[in-house]
Amino acid sequence: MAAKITSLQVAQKAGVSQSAVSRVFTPGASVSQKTADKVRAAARELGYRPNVLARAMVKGKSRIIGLVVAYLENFFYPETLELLSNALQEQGYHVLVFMTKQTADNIDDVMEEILDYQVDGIVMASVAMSSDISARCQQAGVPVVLFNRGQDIEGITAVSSDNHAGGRTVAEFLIAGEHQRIAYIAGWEGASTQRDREAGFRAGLAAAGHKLHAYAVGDFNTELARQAARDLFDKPANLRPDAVFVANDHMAFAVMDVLRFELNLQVPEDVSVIGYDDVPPAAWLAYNLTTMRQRANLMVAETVDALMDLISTPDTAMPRRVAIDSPLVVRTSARMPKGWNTKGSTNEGF
Amino acid sequence: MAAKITSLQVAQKAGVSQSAVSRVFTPGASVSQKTADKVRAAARELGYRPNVLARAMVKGKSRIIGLVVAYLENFFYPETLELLSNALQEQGYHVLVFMTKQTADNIDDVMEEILDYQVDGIVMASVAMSSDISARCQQAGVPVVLFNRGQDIEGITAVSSDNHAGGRTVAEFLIAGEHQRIAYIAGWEGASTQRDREAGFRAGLAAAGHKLHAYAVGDFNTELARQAARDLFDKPANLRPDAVFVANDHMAFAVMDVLRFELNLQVPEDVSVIGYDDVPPAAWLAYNLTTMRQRANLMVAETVDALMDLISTPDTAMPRRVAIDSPLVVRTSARMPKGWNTKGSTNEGF
DNA sequence: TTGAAAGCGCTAACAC
DNA sequence: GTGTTAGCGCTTTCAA
Repeated sequence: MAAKITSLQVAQKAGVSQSAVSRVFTPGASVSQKTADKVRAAARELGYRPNVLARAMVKGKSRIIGLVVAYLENFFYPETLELLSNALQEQGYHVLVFMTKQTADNIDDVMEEILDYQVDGIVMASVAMSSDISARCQQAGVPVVLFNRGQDIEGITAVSSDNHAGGRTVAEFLIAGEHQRIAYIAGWEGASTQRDREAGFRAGLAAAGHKLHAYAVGDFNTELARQAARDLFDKPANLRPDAVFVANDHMAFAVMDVLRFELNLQVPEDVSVIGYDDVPPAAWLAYNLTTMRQRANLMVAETVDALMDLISTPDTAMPRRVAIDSPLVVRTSARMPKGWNTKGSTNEGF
Repeated sequence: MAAKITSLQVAQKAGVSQSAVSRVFTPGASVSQKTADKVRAAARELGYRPNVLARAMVKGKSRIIGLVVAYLENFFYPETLELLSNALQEQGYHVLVFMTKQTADNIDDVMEEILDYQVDGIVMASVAMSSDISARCQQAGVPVVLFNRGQDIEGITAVSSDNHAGGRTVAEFLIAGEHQRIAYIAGWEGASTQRDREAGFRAGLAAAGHKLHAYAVGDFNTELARQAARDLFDKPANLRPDAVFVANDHMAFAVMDVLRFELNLQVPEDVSVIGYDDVPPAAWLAYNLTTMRQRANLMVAETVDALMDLISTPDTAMPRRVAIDSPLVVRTSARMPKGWNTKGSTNEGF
């Protein structure tokens, strides 16, 4: 193992000062062409590259973004992570991953750890934020953006889908499909996404003079979702729902499995199923799930944009509350309303 | 935004020297209880925490592990990432993510970037390694472990499943199931996993006096896998395969969709399908895929163990070549051999 | 344009 | 056990 090459060694080899070397590797510093050439030659020969950490120390900027994420089982998050990491890489940043459980003190610990790394910003995905933590980051001068979670804390930037409108659209679609007994399987109550989807859904039903026929909680957990499906559907045909909106796709797949393979129900003939997210398996034909798409690409773009804004102009950047439009992706898991115009909905594509 | 708190400020507040503060936060340093108490009190009051980057500078250890990964669409990788990140967190390390495309020069660039961060180690998942890169890391003194890829480069640590044995097991299972026309849909030829699975599979067939009835390449890509399935199966019943081993689950789902929904074939009555990985959707009942499990938990444990070994004793640690045993998970996508004893296979669980 | 010098926040000898 | 001192590898004044 050879020792690490420092700028000083390059300087000596090139016959210049150490600070000259630094300038050559500092975009926009003033160096003569001649010096630059000499230095680059020496650097190449030695295999020198500037030490990012040392640079971070003196500049007070690490070019690291901390990402806090609770679970990757829901395929929406891997997708997000890939998009986010790529987008950030393009801006010269990198993602340091912190996994956490949802419990509050765990998150507190994780936040402290994150701050220890002097990250330039934090993205919290699928994780709630207390005002304590928010204050802590504020105090440390580290901008935070919430991804796929809304929050009522003042001054915090949050990027999510328009879950309320999304829930409402589902209600409209189901009603247009002439469903009579409409059910809802909820996600985890701690999540704003769950609350907004449900509220929008209920509002949509109410607006058409309908009300929820049945309700169960799945907590964004497949096993609980499965149980919820049994509770709701293991009944005589005239009592059981003829449609169910499941708060995310991850649960919806489990629900469809129970419906078809445990209860011998046809989807959508016996019951229509609608999910939320449009994760990749939703398009797999064995499910072919009608669902609300979360436009991860746009959500990530907004997140990165907000972050860059907050980082470059911490004093003037305004906190944003972004709600990306969420289109309905019509597939075959829900009965198609007669003459449903595809306003705001889509079969595929963006 | 308050300024960042330094150890010096804590020292002043506590009325001790700056190095005393440092000692308090250095496990195993010698400090009196009294000093420690004073310092901790002051630190808490000020909200002080040591700057990890500064510590990294002087110690030459960043406690950051770089993870290079090409894609997260194959659900095997998110699972890995979650496991890896958790395991590393327990050891006081964190994962810095670098996404890359498979192309060689891209990887070169990514490696340089990684090295710039002074990572203590690198995990390359689903990414091949050239001997150039290997040499570069060696020179920089940064240990690398290959995850889910073998490699013939000398002295490099690689952790994967026993893909050869796995492929062989699939052949045995299919033959025991009295299949006559056995096909294979290959993954990307650049991947050792693909090559080993195929070699093992062919060896297993040969050992029983069988040979491959048909072959197509899916490159670990769903669209190509779909096309491969059409090429192989869109023929009269007596010509088409009655079983297919697909090089990973990700492709196997796409293949099953084509079989069932485009070609109207029954699985497993008309054709048995076997995958590799045992990603979560393999257990979803709509697929219920018989597959070889990659024991991600064990693979990750080995990876972390090897890494810690390499980091703590760089001079004496031996490169490892680990091949984790890969059990067959019998579900319903392949015809069950009569009297198949479950030696080495499993229905669920570990 | 360039070099010398002063730190960034911390750890690790080294004396006391 | 504790303070003093010398860096870790870099960027950034400041003079020249």
